Amino acid sequence: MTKRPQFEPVQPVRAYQRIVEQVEDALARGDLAPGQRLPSERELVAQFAVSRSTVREALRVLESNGVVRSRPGDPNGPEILPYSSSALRKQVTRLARVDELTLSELIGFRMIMDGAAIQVASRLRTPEELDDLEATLVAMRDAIDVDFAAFSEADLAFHELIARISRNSLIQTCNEVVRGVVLGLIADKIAHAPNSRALMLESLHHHAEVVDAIRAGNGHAAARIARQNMFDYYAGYVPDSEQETLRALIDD
Amino acid sequence: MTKRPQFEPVQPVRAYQRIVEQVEDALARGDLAPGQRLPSERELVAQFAVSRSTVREALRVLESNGVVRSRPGDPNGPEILPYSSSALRKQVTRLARVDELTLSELIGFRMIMDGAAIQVASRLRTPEELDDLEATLVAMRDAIDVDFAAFSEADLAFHELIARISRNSLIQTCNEVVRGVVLGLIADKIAHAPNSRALMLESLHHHAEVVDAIRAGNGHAAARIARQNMFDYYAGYVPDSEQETLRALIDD
DNA sequence: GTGCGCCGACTGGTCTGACCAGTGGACTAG
DNA sequence: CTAGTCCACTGGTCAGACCAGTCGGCGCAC
Repeated sequence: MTKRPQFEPVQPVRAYQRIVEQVEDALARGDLAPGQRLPSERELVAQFAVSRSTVREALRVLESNGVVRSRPGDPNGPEILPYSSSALRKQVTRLARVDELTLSELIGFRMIMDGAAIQVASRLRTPEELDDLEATLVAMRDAIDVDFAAFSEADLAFHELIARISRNSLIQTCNEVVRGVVLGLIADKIAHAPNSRALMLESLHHHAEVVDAIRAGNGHAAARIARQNMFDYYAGYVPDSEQETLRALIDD
Repeated sequence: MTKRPQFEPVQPVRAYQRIVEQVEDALARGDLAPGQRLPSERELVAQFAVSRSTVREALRVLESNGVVRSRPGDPNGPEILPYSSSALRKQVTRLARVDELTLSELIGFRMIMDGAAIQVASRLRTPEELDDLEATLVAMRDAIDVDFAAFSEADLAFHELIARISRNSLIQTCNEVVRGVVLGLIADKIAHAPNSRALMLESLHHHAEVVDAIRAGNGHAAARIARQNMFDYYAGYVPDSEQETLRALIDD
């Protein structure tokens, strides 16, 4: 990454986008609060001095962002949805904008979330879930002989199961999302690495160790192995300067 | 949770929403792939047999979901954006719909993230940042004499600082976001609790312990205290049946 | 032949004005 | 006081128009 001047593509700002920003800003400032109502569309037309089409396009964006909801015929106007959304959504969208996050931040996040999920799972898992977990290991073993995509798929199933056992859908969702982003960034490199097969085998081995530790009820060890595994698996793609932060996450 | 028949509120399906679904389905099926182009708006008008306003409202939703992007004048039509799209977006949206999350999931998430941030921070913190941290403690002490809102503000500053020291903006973001949601759900109850002042003092005390542990470089202890503190602070608002999950998070 | 500039057929962004099926509050008849 | 009606208003959708931008190709000058 050289530091030569990097120019952003110039793009026009649309009217509906400026409306969205104004509403979201008002919400962030507290001028507008959940439970309140937005003026009716025709009122907004007057206030923003644009056409109703433009107002409605802005409302569609806000609606899809979980900020407001419209109901036909409701004289009170569009409803501003309970807290949740606006702030949360904005941040989460930023989450999806990968270019603002470094790879090490994403991987660190996964180490934390996955480790924690495994730790909780080792306490809460039922015997049946333990069986499921071991079945997933077998599937991973088989997938290695197919290709990296198949292995990746099986690995996803493993982590989904872990997150589900941890009884926290927020962990589950975050894990899935961030995992997808990380893989999108480096899956190609792993798949085409000369030692790709060795990497997969090693990963499988570590996963088996994790399951063993879970079976033994040793959540601490299970989480540690999982973090170490993730570090080994991904750290090579992170600049040296950022590896220290990740290393600090492995142990406790 | 009784199992009596539960009816969903019936709501009209909008035309633009059906267009969004059709496009996302096509994407999920693979009939449409990133890098491809959507037909022009006027073409879509013909295909979907709706007006251009409707097509455009659908495009705004898709655009805000990161599925497509339009560029004025581009004869190729709206662009289907790389990767990110459908699957990722769907997950992210689910994350934003807080009402599907239980309080214990949110609090558990915070215990994990905050604990991890503190652990990393205790390794990476500079002497200056340690000073900042202690300054925040003083601010929290002063805020107790004002009101709960002030205390909450100071507490936020503390956790923001921790997250910043941990050098992971993803942790920072998630912490802020989920903290806001949790507070939105129960801030009132805490503020009006009869022992509100005692709660704040106790919380302050634990924060000071955390800082001590960070100063000593004992990340493990710091994180443990922080998780315990958060459990004590919030667990009372969580149903008994879900407290076990949280308790499993405290230790390791 | 090659390069350049112009042009025109398109695009998306915005506007206007209209119609419809709903909603909910005011008003009225009992 | 209630039950029913009514009406002003809402959001959803439509048709048609204009504008500024984009891009590919045509033709001109060299």
